[in-house]
Amino acid sequence: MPHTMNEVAKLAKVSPATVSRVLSKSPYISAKTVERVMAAVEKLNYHRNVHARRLAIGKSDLFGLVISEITNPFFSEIIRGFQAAAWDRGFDVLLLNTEYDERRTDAVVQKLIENSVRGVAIMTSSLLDSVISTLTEKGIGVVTFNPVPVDRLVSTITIDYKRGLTQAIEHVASLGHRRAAVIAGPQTNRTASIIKQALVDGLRQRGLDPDPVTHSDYHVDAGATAVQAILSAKDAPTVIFCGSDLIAMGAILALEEAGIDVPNDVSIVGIDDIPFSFLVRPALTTIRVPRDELGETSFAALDKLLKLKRQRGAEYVVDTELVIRKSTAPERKFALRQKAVRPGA
Amino acid sequence: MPHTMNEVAKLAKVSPATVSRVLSKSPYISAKTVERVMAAVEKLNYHRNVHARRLAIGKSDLFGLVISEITNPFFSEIIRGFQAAAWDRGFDVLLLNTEYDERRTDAVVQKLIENSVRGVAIMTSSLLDSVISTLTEKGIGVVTFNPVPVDRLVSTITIDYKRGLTQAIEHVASLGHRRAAVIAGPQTNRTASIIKQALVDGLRQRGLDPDPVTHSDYHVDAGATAVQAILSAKDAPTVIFCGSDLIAMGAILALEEAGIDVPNDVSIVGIDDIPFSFLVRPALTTIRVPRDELGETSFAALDKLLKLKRQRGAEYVVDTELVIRKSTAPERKFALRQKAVRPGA
DNA sequence: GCCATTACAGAAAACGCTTGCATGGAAACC
DNA sequence: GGTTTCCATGCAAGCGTTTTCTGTAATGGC
Repeated sequence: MPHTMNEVAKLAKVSPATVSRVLSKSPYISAKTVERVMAAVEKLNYHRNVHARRLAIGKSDLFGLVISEITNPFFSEIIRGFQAAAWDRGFDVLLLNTEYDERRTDAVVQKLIENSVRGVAIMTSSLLDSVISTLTEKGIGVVTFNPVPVDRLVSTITIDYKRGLTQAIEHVASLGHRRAAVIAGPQTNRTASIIKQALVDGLRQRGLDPDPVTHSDYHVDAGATAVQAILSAKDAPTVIFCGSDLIAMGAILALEEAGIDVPNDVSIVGIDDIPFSFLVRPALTTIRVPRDELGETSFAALDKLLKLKRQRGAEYVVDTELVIRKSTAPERKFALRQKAVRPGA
Repeated sequence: MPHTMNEVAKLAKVSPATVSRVLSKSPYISAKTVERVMAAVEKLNYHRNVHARRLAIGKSDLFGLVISEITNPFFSEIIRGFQAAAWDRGFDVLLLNTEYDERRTDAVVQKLIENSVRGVAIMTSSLLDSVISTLTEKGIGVVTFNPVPVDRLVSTITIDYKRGLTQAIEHVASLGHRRAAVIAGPQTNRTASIIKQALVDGLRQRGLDPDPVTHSDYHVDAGATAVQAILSAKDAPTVIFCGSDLIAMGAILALEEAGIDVPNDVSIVGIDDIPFSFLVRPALTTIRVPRDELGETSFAALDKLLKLKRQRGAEYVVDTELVIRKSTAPERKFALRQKAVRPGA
């Protein structure tokens, strides 16, 4: 149904080869020809068929972006940054989300290869390291959060939580807190483990007692559940570090529910600084990770990786920083008097 | 670099045609052959090249999804629903977001055509109606929010705000409110106008006075600005209807800033029921639009549209409903005493 | 005025896959 | 046993581009 290059060629009275050259702006074509061809293109409202194009070219103008959850605001800005960077350079992005579904991850890898993407940014830890080599073997560049060794065609981009974490610990320490609970992300998640460890070490080092240390999914209700567990033990901590803002929001919700005042009874600190963290009440004190930058850097990393002759990857680092809002306050002076927590609530 | 069907064929000692048949599960192939071919595929870790495939097939297994803003939570669930529906049926989705950028909208249409998508769901009003015919002319199915006439290859899916709006108006009326401000979405936005009109009419009909009626972008800070404008007039309304939850959140923020209590001084009602609307304080009373369903229905609509012989579109409707939370309360009994609003604040 | 460039355009061979047509053999019918 | 039917596979012609190679006309240096 759509027109083909041949028709354009016929209409412009040139060969298809010429049309192709005009359209790809190759040199050595006379102004007249360009004009004739363009007129024909306009007239027929012709658009090149990318499939044929990609087949002929041998590679696609596609980059993959793998995330785990489209509805998590953490990813949206990554997507935006990545997409913007890609579009700027004339590339398209194939967005793949696993939704934490095992079966999907296979499909995702398959799609990446089938589409002969040039490179892929894996922004989730829910993909095994083994897929990385599967991809690089096919000549596909990879940039990932995972702490894998930098290699041919693989770059890493690590979020340096150290700084933000240190600032946060310092912040709560200076508020007089002595004991801090931590609700890390899922146990299976690499990033979550790293953060947890850094947190525990950092707290100890600063003379705070990390207790209890638990895990939770990256969801609001999971955060709420985790807090309920913490509260059911007697002697609640005075501050809770949460592995993500979503968890923190769940925590605040559960605390509110239990009649516990945030931040006066218990302080909360989150991680990510998603756009909504300043909208909840109390506004969240959290560790900002620059997600737009993350997306852009990821793409830039891929771009560079593929341009290099030896294609040896590099290690990129983005920094984090504490942003103090209203969910942290000085350690409470009195024992916590909370509403009875009904087991079924 | 990657292997081709020919190599697989050679290894399995069959013709490429047979390999193709095995891979596309066409009937009439012996179990033995299937086995041999699959073994070869495994061994070479072979993946079909979609570009060649799409070229040969003549159509792609792609559906387009056009949105305006990836970071707006309103869209994330639409994306998820659409993508899930598409994947289930073995299709891929090409996600295009305009970011409200004029130049991008052209590129978007171009990409849709180039990729020979089978159908596209246009989930933004920022694309002109004219592009619809551009698309259908190429045989691409379209489903859109825009109130265009149903036609060959075009279905509409309209969000019926009526019900939710009526419930909301009834709700605030029963709380004793007499005058309601409305902050609608952008003036250029079709959906926004429709909602605004419905709101104004509905309020009048119920004996409420819609005043003032203003516009705002779909962003938190735009909502805040709009509220400041409303406040600067004397005699503030007792309830504000906002064109989206994001606007409502901005409104709450600005009100809080001005020392005005929500909901006791001023009630707020939003639209959308985005996932965060129950996290802000006070939790938002809002009109839920079922976004997951919207995504799924959009895809289903496209699928059906393309299967039909006559390809005549249909009109789908999804319903809305009020969800009452904490941002609405009875009309205030006393004059509003607000902190001075500094012009520059 | 001739040869070497250079600027431009066409012919045709890929690119990797699908599929209609053809074919050969096995099974089934009478 | 011969004819018909059905299953399984191969051949080869596309699908719509790009690109190499070749050819021709114009340009310029001598």
